[in-house]
Amino acid sequence: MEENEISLAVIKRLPRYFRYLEELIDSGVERISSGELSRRMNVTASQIRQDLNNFGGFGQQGYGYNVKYLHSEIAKILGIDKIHSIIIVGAGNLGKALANYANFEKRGFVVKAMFDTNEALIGKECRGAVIRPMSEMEAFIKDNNIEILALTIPKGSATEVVQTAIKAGIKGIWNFAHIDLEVPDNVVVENVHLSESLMTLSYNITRLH
Amino acid sequence: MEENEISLAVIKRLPRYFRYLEELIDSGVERISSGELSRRMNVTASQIRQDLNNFGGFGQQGYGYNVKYLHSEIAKILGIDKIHSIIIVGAGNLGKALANYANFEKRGFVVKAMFDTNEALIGKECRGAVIRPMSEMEAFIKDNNIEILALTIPKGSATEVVQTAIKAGIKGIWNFAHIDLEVPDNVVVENVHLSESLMTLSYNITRLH
DNA sequence: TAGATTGTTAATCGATTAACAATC
DNA sequence: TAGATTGTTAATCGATTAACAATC
Repeated sequence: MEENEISLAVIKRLPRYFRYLEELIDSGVERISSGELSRRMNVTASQIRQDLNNFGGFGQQGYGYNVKYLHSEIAKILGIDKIHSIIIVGAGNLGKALANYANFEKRGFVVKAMFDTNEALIGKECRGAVIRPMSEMEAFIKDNNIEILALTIPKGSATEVVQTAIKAGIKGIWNFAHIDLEVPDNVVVENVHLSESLMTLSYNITRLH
Repeated sequence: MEENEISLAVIKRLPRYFRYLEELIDSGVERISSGELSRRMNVTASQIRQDLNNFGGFGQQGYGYNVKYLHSEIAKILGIDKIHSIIIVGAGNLGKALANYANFEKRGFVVKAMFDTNEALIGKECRGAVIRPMSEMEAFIKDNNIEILALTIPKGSATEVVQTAIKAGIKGIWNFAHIDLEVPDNVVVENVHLSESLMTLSYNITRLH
């Protein structure tokens, strides 16, 4: 609700804190200081305290942070204390991989349906999510209050699908297509450009060797 | 070869320049100024010129940049003017999606084999890459001069696989496992943490709505 | 030559780190 | 109370933007 004053750099670090806190919970650690966490995560203690204090004071002087409490607070900040409904557009290999990704459901991301243009795939199921024809997408988003669209189709048809989804009220797009999507201010795009990631790896290998 | 003085921020932007230049080539544009490119890409012209000048002067005063030349120079910088051999460890949905990803081959990334612990998968093929037992991985890396290991297995077994691959001389790891890998200085890790990406999306949706 | 646009230096802005008073 | 550690302000560092001289 409040204006977005918190930098992207901070937000991108939150999931990593979350992951480490989860591991701490699993290994039975009850409290942790920013100093100890900084050693484990290879970041400065200062950064951890600064990052967390963007959202409030979750620690206690002389004690540190309660692991379970901090974990649940970060979950709230990230919005993963709530259920999010997803549709996957593109039932190719990547779309199927996402649909079958058990971990997402654990985090409250539920795949409600998949969509594809390939007639041969219509009606098949992927971990409980039925593959439907593209023509049904717009109504499905409206009727089922879908928040997130995972886009795993080639860039050629991406723009049109996105326009339709926006009209239907989608809130966020998880974009795997190799294209920069143009969306209005009230729609969020998170890009996963795999080929760009691989190029970065290639660069680093090349420089180092 | 030279010391790594160029910031990660710059490097992460190179593939995006590359993508835009490719589109310009496809649409027959021969030259472009930093100003025009900045309008298309939604970044400042200053940043484009600063970024490129980290690697040399590719432009010409009063003219701008030759699109094809700049494209090929960035390819060289990224190291994608050379062939890179990859193995994929983990022949699950995500591993298969990567193997079937035609675009990679276009960029010179060739999948030489896949590896999995599941006996039932051994011997099957995925776009020309045979699925082999994990026990053969170490020798395969050595014998075939494999540079890159794409890691798509659960985090539990990731550390052991990575140790073995490093022993065999792997240069880079494209890591899809939810774990921070510890590697020596001469090995590069590029992380793709899908669940963290999805959490960032969740955060942004939550803040905006 | 005049106009355009780069390469590069200087100025600004933002993010990270250091320091320490507050306080459990 | 003494020790530990946070929350927060100040200092530093790095990245982005602006400006402009060089030059095609």
